[in-house]
Amino acid sequence: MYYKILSKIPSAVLIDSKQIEDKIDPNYNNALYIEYLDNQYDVINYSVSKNGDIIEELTDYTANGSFAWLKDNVSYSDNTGIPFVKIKNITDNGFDFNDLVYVDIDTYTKLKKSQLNGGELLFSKTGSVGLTLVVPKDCDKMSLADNIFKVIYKSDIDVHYVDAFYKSKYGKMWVKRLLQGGVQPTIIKESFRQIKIPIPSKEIQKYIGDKVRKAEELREEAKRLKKEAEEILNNELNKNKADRFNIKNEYIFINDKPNILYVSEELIDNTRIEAVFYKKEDLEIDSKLVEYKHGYKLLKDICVKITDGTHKTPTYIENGVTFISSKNILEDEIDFENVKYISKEEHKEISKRCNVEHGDLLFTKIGRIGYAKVVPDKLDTFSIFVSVALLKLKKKVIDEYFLQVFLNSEYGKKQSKRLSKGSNQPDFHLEDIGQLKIPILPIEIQKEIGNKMRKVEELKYDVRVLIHEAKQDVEDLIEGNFDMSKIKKIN
DNA sequence: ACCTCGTTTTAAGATAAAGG
DNA sequence: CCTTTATCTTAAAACGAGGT
Repeated sequence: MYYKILSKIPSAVLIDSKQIEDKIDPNYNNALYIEYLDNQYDVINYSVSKNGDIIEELTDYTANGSFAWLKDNVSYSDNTGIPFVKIKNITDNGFDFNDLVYVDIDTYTKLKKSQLNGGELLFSKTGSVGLTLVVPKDCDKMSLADNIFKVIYKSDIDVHYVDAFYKSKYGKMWVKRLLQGGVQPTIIKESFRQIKIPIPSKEIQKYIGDKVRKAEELREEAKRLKKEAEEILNNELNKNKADRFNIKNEYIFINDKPNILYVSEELIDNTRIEAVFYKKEDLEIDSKLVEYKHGYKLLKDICVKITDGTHKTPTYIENGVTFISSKNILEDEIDFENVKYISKEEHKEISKRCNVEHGDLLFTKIGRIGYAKVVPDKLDTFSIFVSVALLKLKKKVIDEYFLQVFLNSEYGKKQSKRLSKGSNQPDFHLEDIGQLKIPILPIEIQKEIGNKMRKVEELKYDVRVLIHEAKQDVEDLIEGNFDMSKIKKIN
């Protein structure tokens, strides 16, 4: 094999013409890939297999039949039946079933190539290519949608180890190397089979695979705790109703879709006369809070300060102080990976009006609305964009983690959606944010809920560490830095 | 009739930023 | 303060062609 790297960035490589068989692909022969995926691989101490050689079965949705056949035989159903797993349901944090489509049982049976029974590796192949997830062993029946590979590995391969490989920088690099497609990236089966995976001993595979399995367990536990926290909140609000005392909230419900109801004149807020402001589900939540035994307070009254991030687009720089926007505030988590950076001076300027401190609450207000997250301890200072609000709380009245749970719950989310404005891009104005109704639960119950969320945060941290370690282990294997004594310690 | 492998088109969603 | 526009990303649908 002859090649000569003329330049790394931009990549310019001389290649032997024999290496270019049927397609001329400068991407495949990028200097970076030659360096890391060819040269680096040559010195790996473990055996290396082609993905295609360790796969028992590689299939997908379209393998079930022709398009005409699929059209005739696939029927979706609203919210019952068998979950139909699409790419958006696959995340780095396991399945996300918030937005789920179902197929009926008959369809599930007919789509036999894409049935899921646990233990399969899923691999997204279009769009955001290379998201992976191992289907948990004891899962319910599910059916796999298009644009995702269903991969069953041979029995002597630890599938969770392979998952860690795909999550590592080498797995990601292989995918990038083999991608194709003009409008949007895609990887075809033939290319997928070409990925080279180092296959170490069973013990090492298990050692790394166990970390991924452990992470999966902890994730489940975190989910369970979050659910418990929400249940406590639910119970509390449902159980402790005061007598109905606020006539202003009266309405007569007529029909759901379309939304028809009569509301009392007093109920109509003179700034909001649009019909969607008076939906039954929203009014129900409102009255639940109004009638809550221990009462509610407006958010503005339990905050020392409500403000938002800078309104001016800052000058981004390569390295500096972290700068985040609403897209970084995830469900009970802050994404510090896809961030921008600003200069210290600019950060200082922004902080004059909006200084983010531990224990404050970040709250998304443009685009994705209503996601709340406490700023955890042990975190470097950072600045926020206009799309994120900053709530500084009266700590004696409200537990910050309880408030996070409440705002992210159905009660919070629905209120946020209702109170925000803007047709295309929803915008939650600061003064409207202040109007959110927060039930003031007895402080012990607030703490109970808040502490569960604190535990969730710890678990999520542990999950991140485990996945990071698993990825690092794979990278160490490839780079020849894997410390074998780690394995011996366990045995 | 069924199966496999693949490409192309459509459209939704997120965000930045300008406009009124 | 609110709406409109632009741009980018990418999920998902739609589809073609050939083989057994």
